[in-house]
Amino acid sequence: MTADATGAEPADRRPTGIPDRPGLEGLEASWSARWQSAGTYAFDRSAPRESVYSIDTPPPTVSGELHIGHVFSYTHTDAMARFHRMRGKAVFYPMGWDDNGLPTERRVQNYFGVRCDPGLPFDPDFEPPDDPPKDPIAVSRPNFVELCRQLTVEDEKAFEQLWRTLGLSVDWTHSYATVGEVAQRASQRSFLRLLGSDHVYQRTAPTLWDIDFRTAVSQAELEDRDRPGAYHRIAFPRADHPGPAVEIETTRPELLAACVALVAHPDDERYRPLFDTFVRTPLYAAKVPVLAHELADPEKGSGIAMVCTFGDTTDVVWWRELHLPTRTIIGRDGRLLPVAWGTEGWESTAPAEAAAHYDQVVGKTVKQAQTRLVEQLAESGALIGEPTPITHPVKFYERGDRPLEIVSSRQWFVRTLPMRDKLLERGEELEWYPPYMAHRYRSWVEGLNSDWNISRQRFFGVPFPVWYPVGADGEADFAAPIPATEDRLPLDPSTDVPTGYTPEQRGVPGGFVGDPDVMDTWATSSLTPQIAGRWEDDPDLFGRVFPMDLRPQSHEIIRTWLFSTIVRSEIEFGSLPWSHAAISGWVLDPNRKKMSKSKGNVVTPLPLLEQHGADAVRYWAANGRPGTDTAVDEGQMKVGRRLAIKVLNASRFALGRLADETGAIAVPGPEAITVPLDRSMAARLAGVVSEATAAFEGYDYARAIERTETFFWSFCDDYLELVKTRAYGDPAQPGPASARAALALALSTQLRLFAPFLPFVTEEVWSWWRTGSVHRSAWPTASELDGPASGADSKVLEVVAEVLGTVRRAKTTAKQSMRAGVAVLTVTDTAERIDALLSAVDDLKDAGGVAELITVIGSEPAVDVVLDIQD
RNA sequence: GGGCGUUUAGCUCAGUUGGUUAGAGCGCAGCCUUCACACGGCUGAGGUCGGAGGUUCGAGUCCUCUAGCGCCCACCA
Repeated sequence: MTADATGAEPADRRPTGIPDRPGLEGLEASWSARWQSAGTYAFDRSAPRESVYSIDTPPPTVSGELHIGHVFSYTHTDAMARFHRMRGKAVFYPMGWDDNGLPTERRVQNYFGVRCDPGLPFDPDFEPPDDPPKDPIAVSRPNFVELCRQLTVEDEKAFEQLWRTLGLSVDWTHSYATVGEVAQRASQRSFLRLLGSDHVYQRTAPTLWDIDFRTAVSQAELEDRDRPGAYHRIAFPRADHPGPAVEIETTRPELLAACVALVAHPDDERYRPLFDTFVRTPLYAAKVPVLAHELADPEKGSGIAMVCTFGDTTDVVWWRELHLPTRTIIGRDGRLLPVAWGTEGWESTAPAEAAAHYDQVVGKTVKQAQTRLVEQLAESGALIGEPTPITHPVKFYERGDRPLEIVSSRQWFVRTLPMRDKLLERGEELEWYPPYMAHRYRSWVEGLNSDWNISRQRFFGVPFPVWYPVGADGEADFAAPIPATEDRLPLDPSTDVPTGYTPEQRGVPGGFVGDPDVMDTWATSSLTPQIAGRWEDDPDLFGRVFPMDLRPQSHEIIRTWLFSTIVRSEIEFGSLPWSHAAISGWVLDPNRKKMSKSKGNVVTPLPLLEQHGADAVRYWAANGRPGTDTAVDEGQMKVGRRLAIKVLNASRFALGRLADETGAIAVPGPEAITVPLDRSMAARLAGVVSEATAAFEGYDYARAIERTETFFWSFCDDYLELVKTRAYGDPAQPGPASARAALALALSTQLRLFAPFLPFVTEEVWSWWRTGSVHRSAWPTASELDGPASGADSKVLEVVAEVLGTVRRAKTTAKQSMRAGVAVLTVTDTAERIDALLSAVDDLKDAGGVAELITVIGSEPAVDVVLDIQD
């Protein structure tokens, strides 16, 4: 047999023989340790690209709780990795940890009682106190980052342990962390190249801003949430022309002081006469123009809108396209800023009055300000009628608790908008599983409305490797960044010094300052193929694994991770980063609700693994179809456990037929399989192999396990029962020899078919009678079964199993034991089926306890069972 | 507003290009414990496939319309 040829295993992996009482307990610990020491899953980096199957493993966020959803989707990937490995590929299956970003920051702040002040210098002697102090200690960015690393190391250990228990066939020598040196170097190198090729630019512009995290966020991190609000109808008196006041409707009256214009649709007859005239804001008496713009919707509200800087993204469009001035009143903390009414930019015909009104809201939060504003408007008579309550979508940062504001800030952007058509092409080129997931990518790319903002005003992340010269006036010149050279990466500009400067020149006139921001977490995660493949650090490795074969991930991060990875690969290499994307569904709680921390319905995997065993949990996961949301179902895990136990027992039973008096197991060759029933079984098994293989090739692991499992149960129920007597016969005789050879072939084949799903139990059984690891054995092929299967009548097993089933039914109906004898069994059927039956007559008689079989050729199939009742 | 998915036995789901009496597991009921498996085995009762119409010799499986559920996208003052 060639199955073991690829298994380079140490000498201690010889067959162990059949244990007396096989069980599942302890398999995870013992086999994961042996796989580790034997290097069973080591990537063969001498393999040429065409022999490699490379996987861009999703790096899980390690600062979060372990989640059953991880187990679910990683099991899918692992099954596919194991399939390709058994098919002879050198599988590149690395593991990454996403320890970058806000979740880690928050945890570190609370855990150690620190806060990051990027203005401070690095303190090499800093040690966090044992008990976190009430007032957070300010630490430098490098110190803060060090604490983040310290904590994430612990989380990563817990994850690695979970993955080993689950049996992931990862090569642990290829691990990375998104804040690790390799990832930082790749991120910074890529950034410098984007800067050099003009794919990134820096701009001060209105930016979506989270007032709690105090950072900009990108379009990809937005989500709409329905929130209660109200339309407030407000009258703006006309300024230079007589006529009735203009009434607008707004949900954000608190932004009145930031109003810079009113805008209506150019074709709106109601407002056309007002265009290019002026009105005055209530309370503040600021003169603002009435303008025309096509984005104004005549159907909405009163058909004329108040433009503020900035209430929403439409305001930004109007502000830009109508060249409006900026009146900023919302600070980065979400509170109203002080304003000097009557000075330039804050002109008012009644500045004292304006200031008196505004003084009552300055410093308040947006919400508080709105309450007071509405009172003031009502008192002044500008509020028309009562506010009309509505529910409307409001933009939130996906991790945030309060609505986003729009503030002007300096940010780095990747030019994604000009790439849109190319990105759509790449989306077409990528093979999606399931295919309909491509729609999500397409609608996202088509809906892009801004370049990708990659800078965040946070600390724990990859810093931008640039500095800015400080002029004689002490101001940094952001227009003239000083990029680092690639040979110095990774570096932190808040502590490292640009070439040609001295540390003393930091922040002084004529000196320099470092860029204070860090990269968006996706700016690093978008490089996972480059990071895992050691782009530029190890060109030989990179050339063997990139572009990768598979990106497995879940559907909610198509617009972030999948999209951004394609962007980076397109810019850097002009190609897709991988050829296939397998999108997994979500795990829902047992009541089919989405799991979330706030609902408290998150299921943790460890107790499930301990209770049911890894193979059982994997069985549940493997039955979740690609892309389909699947509920946690302990019932399915119990079924999986039963299956694993059945594999142990059926194997023990079959192998017992192959053992001699000393317990040594002889494995007869397939050429001995000559009996029609055995050949029939082989033919059906060949069909299962073909189906499972085709399913795996189409990334449909679930179909592969389903077909294998169905065959296995009928193999146990029918075939094993039918041959167990014959297999005990004299091995020198053709009948027993055929049965034994067929059992060996069937067992070997089925163990290999199950191996990607049930790695522990299949390896355990394999070790009883085979050399090497089942996971390094060759995936079964239909041609292996050709000898016995070709020309076989596949009806034999089918007809015999049917008749045996009828016999069982008769016994059950008569409330007899399955061991009860059958005096006469009469089978009426077509000549063809009777022939098939007769070819296995002795096995049928043995399995059914049948004394006499009478066959009748007829048109109406019937089975008549006369039980041999013994008193 | 645009788009995608889904709706099959009490529950969770399969049903691949349309083809004979619609499948599985769980749950339920009954039977069977020396001789692989009680962390078991066997057997059985349960659906006419969300609704309406259409194409076809024939539709759960294709087309049209429609309803519920879930999700994605969108410049909703």
